[in-house]
Amino acid sequence: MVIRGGEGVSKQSQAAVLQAVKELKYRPNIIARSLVQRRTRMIGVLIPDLRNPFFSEVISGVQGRARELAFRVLFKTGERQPELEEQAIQNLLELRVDGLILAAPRVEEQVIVDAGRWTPVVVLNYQISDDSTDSLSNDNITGAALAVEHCAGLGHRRIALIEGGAGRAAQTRHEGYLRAMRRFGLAEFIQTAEGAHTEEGGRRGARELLRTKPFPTAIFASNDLCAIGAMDVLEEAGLKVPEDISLIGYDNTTLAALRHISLTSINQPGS
Amino acid sequence: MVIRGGEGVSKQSQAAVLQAVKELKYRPNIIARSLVQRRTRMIGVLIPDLRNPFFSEVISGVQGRARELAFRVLFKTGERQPELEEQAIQNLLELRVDGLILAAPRVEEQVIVDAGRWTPVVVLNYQISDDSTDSLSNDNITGAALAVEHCAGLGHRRIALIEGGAGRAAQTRHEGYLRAMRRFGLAEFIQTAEGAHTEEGGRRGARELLRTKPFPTAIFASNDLCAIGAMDVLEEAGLKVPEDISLIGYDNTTLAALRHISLTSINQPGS
DNA sequence: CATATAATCTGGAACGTTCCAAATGGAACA
DNA sequence: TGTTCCATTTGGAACGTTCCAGATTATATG
Repeated sequence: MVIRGGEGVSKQSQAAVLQAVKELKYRPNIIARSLVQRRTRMIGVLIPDLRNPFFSEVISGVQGRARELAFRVLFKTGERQPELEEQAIQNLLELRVDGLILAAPRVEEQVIVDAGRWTPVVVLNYQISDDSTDSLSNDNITGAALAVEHCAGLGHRRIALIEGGAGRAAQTRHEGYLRAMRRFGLAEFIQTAEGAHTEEGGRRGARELLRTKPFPTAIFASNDLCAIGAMDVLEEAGLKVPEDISLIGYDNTTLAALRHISLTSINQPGS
Repeated sequence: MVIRGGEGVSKQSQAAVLQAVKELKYRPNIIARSLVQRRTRMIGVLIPDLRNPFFSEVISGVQGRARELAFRVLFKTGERQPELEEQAIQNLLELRVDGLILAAPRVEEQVIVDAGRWTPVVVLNYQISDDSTDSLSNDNITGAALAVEHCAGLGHRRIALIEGGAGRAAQTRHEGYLRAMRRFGLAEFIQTAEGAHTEEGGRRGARELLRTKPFPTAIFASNDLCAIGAMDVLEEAGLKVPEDISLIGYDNTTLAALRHISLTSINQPGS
């Protein structure tokens, strides 16, 4: 009691306890506390990977807020593999985390719903039909539309998309791109290249686009990492961004913000 | 016993148990297990911050290896503040982590030694005198020397350093720079600018150097983030890297590896 | 001084596991 | 049938806390 606030303890015993704490180098055992309280003050966070700075920012944000609330954050990476992700979720649940944040998960919805029966779950960037779990999404449809609008506003018509792969967010951005292009009357200029939410994915996409004729005048990459990969290939091909071709990313990561890169990007606040 | 391998249990009861597990949706409670076993299979990792991709890589590496060993990783950021770092260490110890990895800590050595009495501690990039804790350092002296050597090899003589601030690694790199400059007979060209291991630190350092005359022909930045900040300022001032001025970083992060940036960097494997 | 009341202290039980000793049940053998 | 031996099962104790009821002590009130 002394250690956690010391209500209802006399000054004397308080001092005695503090003395003993010092002498014995006592340190409370959070594990035992968690067991009896049936809460761990830990929240589990699952992210696809750490290589994408966007997720570093998410973690940073969660970490900071958790610190304020005296919570601990236990995070795991799913490496975009449903199997690993599920394993990580089970692991987190066995640890009895007090809450779960799943960023852009790829597991089956059922796994998430099941997890929701054990602990509160918040899902990021994944529209979940079950209403037992909260979900929080950046509006990728609107975000993608913003990207298209931005390019259209600059006078572009041939606005191509480099896709972001199989992830939920990527799919929605794709959808948003298609809708926006149609809405702006640019349906005939719709052009997409296969890619991924990695630098390499961006390279692949850009190379594919470079082979097409007529060449797009603006490229919307499904995320910043992807955009940077694309930028690379474009510059190698002698095209200057943004003079010769417009390029827009998504997430507005610190990466994009580096002035040396200064990539236009749709902002998605990570924290 | 069934759940963890099932030795010495008859087929019958094994089946019965498995059945019950399924029916009751039983999930072992790792907390209780940890309490009785007095080990948590968790290791704590303390890093300065996540914004520097180098540490993301460290975490990634630790995470991967931990997964193989069926360990969990609990990491905290110290934000380069000794007080926060100490708090984080205490917190990790209260959680009874089975081991502690401290990356570039700034706490007093005594805190680390004390921690070592509770659990094995590995310290990265921090030469610790006490031999109760292991420490693992990139050889910053040699690394810095490599940077100087590289520049000297390109024919540079005015090789300036943008410092990395108060951290241990930064200090050692500084020391290494000074020694190497002397060894190469370039003592008279020693020139350092105040900076930090952040993009902004690099900007500051570069601005300071830009004001000097004669201007250095090569700049060694104490880490990649710093180098990128410097690159920024240099390009803004109309100097092209590497045509007009050489720039070399440290850590060889994915950041530096982005082809669009393609910064020369001293490799420090993060995992 | 006796009593009522408040403040503090003490002693278990509980949390959900692991681990060990002791008990139980068969199977094999004489 | 009784004995021995092995495989399996059962029953606590322990891990280090929290939390509550009941006991004890201090303080206020008449």
